[in-house]
Amino acid sequence: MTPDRRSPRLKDVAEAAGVHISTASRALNERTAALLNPATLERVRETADGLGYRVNGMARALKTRRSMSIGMVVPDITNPFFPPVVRGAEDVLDRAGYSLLLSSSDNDLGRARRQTAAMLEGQADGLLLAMARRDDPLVAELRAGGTPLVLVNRTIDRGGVSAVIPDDFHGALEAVEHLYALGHRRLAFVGGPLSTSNGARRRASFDETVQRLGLPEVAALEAVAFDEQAGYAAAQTLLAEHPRITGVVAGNDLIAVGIIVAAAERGRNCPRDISVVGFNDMLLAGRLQPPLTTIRIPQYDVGTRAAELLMALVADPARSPETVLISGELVVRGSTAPPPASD
Amino acid sequence: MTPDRRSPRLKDVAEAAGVHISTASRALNERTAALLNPATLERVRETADGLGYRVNGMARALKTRRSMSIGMVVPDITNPFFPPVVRGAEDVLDRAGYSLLLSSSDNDLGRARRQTAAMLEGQADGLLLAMARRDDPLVAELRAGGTPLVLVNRTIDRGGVSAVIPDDFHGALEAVEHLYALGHRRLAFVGGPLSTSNGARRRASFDETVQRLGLPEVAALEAVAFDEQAGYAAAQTLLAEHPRITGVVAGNDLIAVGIIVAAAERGRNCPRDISVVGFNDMLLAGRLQPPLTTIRIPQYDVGTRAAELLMALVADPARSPETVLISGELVVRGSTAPPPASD
DNA sequence: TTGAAAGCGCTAACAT
DNA sequence: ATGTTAGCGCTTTCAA
Repeated sequence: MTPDRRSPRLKDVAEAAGVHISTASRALNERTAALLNPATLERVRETADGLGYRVNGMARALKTRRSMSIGMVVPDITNPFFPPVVRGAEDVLDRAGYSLLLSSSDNDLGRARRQTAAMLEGQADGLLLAMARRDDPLVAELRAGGTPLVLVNRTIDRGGVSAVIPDDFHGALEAVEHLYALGHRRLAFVGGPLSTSNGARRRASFDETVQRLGLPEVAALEAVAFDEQAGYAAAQTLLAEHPRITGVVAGNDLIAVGIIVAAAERGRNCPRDISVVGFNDMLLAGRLQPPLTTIRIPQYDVGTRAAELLMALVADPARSPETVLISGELVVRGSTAPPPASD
Repeated sequence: MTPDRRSPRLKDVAEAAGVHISTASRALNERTAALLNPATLERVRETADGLGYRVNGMARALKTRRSMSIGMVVPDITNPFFPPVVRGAEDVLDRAGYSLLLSSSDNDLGRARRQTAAMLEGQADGLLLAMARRDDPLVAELRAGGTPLVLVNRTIDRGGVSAVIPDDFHGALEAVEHLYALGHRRLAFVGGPLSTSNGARRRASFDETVQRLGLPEVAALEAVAFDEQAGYAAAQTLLAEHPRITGVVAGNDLIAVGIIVAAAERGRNCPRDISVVGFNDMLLAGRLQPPLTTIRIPQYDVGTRAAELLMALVADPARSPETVLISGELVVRGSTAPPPASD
């Protein structure tokens, strides 16, 4: 009763329009449409519309070896740093006609490996990787495989791969100098994991800057993740072991929140008793209690620049790798103030 | 100099292992592996690994008519409501072996139409749509096309399609009753666009509840979007035209933030002079100034339930549509308090 | 300007 | 338990 063939194929369009299938193919392809007689072109296009024809991307991809999709792996889309980055990438890819495959790896190498494998099986034309560790074996594997690759937010120690990352060094320096300018002399750093480039670079910058400033009493801790809970846990230790610290540079805004909460629980108010500088200027950072002083990284731009770089790499796989540093700027709000008068 | 054929094909594996291509195919497919002699199976798998073989998903999809990918369209991944929803969907799909294609539509019908078209050309096996308006023509088109479809967060007025949405009615009711219990009698609603199901349903619930409670002085406004800026703009009007209002139910948390900011600019402190209830309990809602009283919607669960429903629908396209209501609960924090004493 | 034909890499009857 | 074969729907030389 239902002679319904599923969706119309190119062949159906060709027959309905009374042309050969290859003519129909040319008509429906921007690039080759110019070769056709305008009348034929018009006729084929109308028939296609009439039939509700939709090209089968799989068949096309099989033939052209291009899926027009890009895979992106982030540690966790739920971390407020990433949505604007993803959105930036999305917008660029969308304009270039690409679709975005998204995965959260939870910083689990096995998971990331499975996810990228699935993306590559699906013939993703390139990868945006935002979860790399400094010595990430997956990045090495993928590079060896020849996949166009751009690292986002975090990079690896041994270069050789394109990356778009924040200017960690400059950011942490600004944070320290801001606290110093307010009068703080006993500073601490509660950074993210040293296994990540931004964890390590912000830490290195902190160390160097406090030394340059000749600060006598400093502490540096490593939170196990870039989230509130890890910041909270690290701050417990910090506050217990270094009670005289008055200014803290946090690995990112979420860690900063964790520090502020931990301090409050010990009766130390931010910014009255202790100042905290965040990193990133995530969404709502300025509406928090207290509004966060932080290093603003233009997250959307990180995403667009990374996608643009990847598009260039897909177009020319021989293009040599480059690292783009996105600079941040200090945004002073309510979580920093001069140290307590007794100091 | 480079006899390099690109990546190995199934045929290469078969030849290297000394079996026929179809045997190799069976060996590399969970479902058919059982048919083989264990020794052959082992041998083929090892050769495949040795060669770094990776199945070509396009070729497989072309043959099987399944791409193992799902498309998801959200209004804007940058709105803090969506990341947990996306993450929930991602986790379920990942476990089922599916990849997720993500797009932000900016509530633009044309954009959404192009994005879903691209997803469908890529042969997405189903769609998760989080941007539907109550009369969305795109949903109708897609349904007509027979695509497995699940609406997320927002649904359409005329049913016939599966959806996973918050219990808007119950949520808004709880919000009103909370303010009433605190002593507020002059209430306002600053909701999201009435063109969305959650905008309309929360509004209807507000209207009904204030009427049931016999409240004499109420106001209801429609913010043009579910964001801070729209909430701020609507609140300007509200505060100017209804200065005696003491309690406000907001369309969501971002609108609530906009209201609180607008009130502060007019010298009305929240919660001292005016109480505001949000909706969703987005990330960091409890760390804002003031911590937001809100209706908590388990966002991650919305995502998992929607993905589960879609998986069921993909497996059995004849399955009849169902709507899953996810209930919320009131979370009392600092943005609500009894009305000013002078009241 | 259009038609003919080969084949992208894989799976799934069907045959043995 | 394994081999044979016929496409899936499309693009793209090559020929006319």
